Amino acid sequence: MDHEDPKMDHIPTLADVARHAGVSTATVSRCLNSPDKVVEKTRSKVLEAVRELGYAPNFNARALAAKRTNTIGAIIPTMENAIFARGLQAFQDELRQNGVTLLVASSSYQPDQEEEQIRTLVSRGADGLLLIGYRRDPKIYEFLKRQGIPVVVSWAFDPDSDVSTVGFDNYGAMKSLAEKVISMGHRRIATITATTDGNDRASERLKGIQAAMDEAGLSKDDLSIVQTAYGIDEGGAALNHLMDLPTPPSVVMCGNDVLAVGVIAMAKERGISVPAELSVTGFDDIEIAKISSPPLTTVHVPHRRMGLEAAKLLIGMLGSNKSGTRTLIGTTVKMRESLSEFSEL
Amino acid sequence: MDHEDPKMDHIPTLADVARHAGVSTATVSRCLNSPDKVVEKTRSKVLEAVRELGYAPNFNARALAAKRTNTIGAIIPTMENAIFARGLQAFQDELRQNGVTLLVASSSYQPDQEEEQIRTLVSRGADGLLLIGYRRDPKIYEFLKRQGIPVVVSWAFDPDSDVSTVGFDNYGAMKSLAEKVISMGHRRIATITATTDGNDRASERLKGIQAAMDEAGLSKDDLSIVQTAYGIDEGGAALNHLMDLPTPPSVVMCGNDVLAVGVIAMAKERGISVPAELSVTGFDDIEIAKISSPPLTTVHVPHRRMGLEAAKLLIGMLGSNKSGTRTLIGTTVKMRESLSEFSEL
DNA sequence: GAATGTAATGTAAGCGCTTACATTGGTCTG
DNA sequence: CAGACCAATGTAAGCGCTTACATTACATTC
Repeated sequence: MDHEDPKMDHIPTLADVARHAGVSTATVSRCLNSPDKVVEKTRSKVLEAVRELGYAPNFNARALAAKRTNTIGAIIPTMENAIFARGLQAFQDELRQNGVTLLVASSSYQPDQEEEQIRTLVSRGADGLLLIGYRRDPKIYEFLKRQGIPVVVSWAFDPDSDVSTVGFDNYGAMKSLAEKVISMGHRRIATITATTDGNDRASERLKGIQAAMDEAGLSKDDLSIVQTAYGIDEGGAALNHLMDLPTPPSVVMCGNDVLAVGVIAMAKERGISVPAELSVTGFDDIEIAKISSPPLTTVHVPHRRMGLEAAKLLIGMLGSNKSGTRTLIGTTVKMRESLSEFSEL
Repeated sequence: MDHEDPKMDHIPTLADVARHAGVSTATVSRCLNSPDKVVEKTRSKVLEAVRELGYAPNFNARALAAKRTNTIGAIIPTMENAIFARGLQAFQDELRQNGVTLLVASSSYQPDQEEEQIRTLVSRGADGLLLIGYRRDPKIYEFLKRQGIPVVVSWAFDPDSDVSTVGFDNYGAMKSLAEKVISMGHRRIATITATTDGNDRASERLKGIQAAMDEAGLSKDDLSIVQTAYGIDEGGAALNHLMDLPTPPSVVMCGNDVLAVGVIAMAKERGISVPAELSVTGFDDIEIAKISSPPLTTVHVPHRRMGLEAAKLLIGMLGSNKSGTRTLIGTTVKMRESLSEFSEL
């Protein structure tokens, strides 16, 4: 026998359950959504029918009727590396605690893809959205406001924005690291960064380096900049470019740990000793930073806490449509062996 | 002015567009779904109305009415590391080419969570599913068959199963690697593996090692086994355990690259030289394998190709409900420096 | 110009659920 | 024990779409 009920030639619906249990569809619905509104005896009868028929509610029908989905969406730039993994995991864990499902989409760092993903998630009925960074077409924020969909921005912090935020100060964090680098005697500084265009995290980090140099009396021209896609191989390629310059740098400050690890790998390949001949820094403090050899000096970002706080904030915004708050997550410079005092060889 | 149409106090619907364009809802729907069924003049009128109102179709309503979503779901054991990232990316790229959206969920290697995620995805109307590995409650396969939802299993290959598959031979791949290890003189072999329980990839790999040892005339007792969760730190902890054994191993064969990298990091910490004093192998050949130091000897899995093929297969299964085929993806042993000839110190 | 065929459009019935409102039945009060 | 009240349940109207089927418009043919 293929089905419990031989009469059934389709996937069981609410109505089937109702008939089976001898109650109305409303009662079945209530059993599932607010069990306390149904007297114990009826409830157990209904749940029994649910079990017997193997009934599972149709999510789309529910969303259509109820106008909410208990789902929130997140759009991250990439799933290819671990940059967003830990934070997102914490975000998801907290959502799950609250009975909310997370839908993740990735934009490949493309604004137009991000926009498409936002529309997709919204048309799927996401009750709220987590976005990375501020910078995007204002129309998107308007669209979201019109649809009444709460948004939390993360991985960045802009004191002047009024968008709800749980993030960190990319500018300040990278500036601190750059100050450290400069204080260790480095003058020929290079940076490898993601394309800053449309990426506020990357451009803020870059500005942080420039500000530190400026305050230390260094000219901006002393900073070599390579923009590239994120990736280990890209980091290596960028290093090649830098080392072939007339005055190669004594330190390479990378926009993230992935690039930095790529730089270290390529340095090894070229026979450049890190940090004796070349210092390298990263950003994020993801897992590979610790196990890189030499271990990577980087900016530690408390991703888990950020994800957790973002989830709490967004959940709080779901019911009440009061706009949320802005929380600044602190970062710290994590000194490891890939950065050393500059020494003329 | 907040809205294009001041009369509009809600999100525009199909009916609004129809009214605005002076046509019926059916025509609007056709414009959006099969434009060639509508004459050019009408179509442009409708699309104009769509633009003016900023209309976006309600996905849930569409799914409910049309009984398909152009969405397929994938449930992977974890997003925490890059093991599944590349394959999944290729999978997604191919789906996108075909106008299909991918929904990803993760099970944290927990069968019950996987089951829950499967039900979630199904109730959301996924037209098809990508699952990792075969081993799961047969009821799940029955459930999926009853719902008429095509499934492709990946990351594994079972010649005896009739489930559609695009995967590789975990047993054979690991056996080849083990043969190589043995041929290099190693006799004191240890393995660090994921919990094999409910994880056919892990248990097949383990069996592969055992088979190679058996064929080489080694006793199974010569294999020390540590089961642990996946993770860099877990790999390190497992190594600690192994090195504190009365007869520590000369080689540690890890169930995946992540564990292996953890082992190498811990070895470094303990002052054990790799590969001079201890050889290490991985599985998967993800990015960190190359940049690990020493670079990791591992099993190369063509993840991109696997993802691509899986997508093609699943898409082919969507329309026709003919069950699919099984494709075996070849793997290769990738020799790098972390494995060397065994030498008595 | 009537008859015919076909392409374009309209009509309206659901898809499976939630929920406002109506109804019922039982308990409590005076 | 009638009346009032409240908790439990039922009724039925949508939610925003798709699509089978009915209708209309228009070009062709004789």
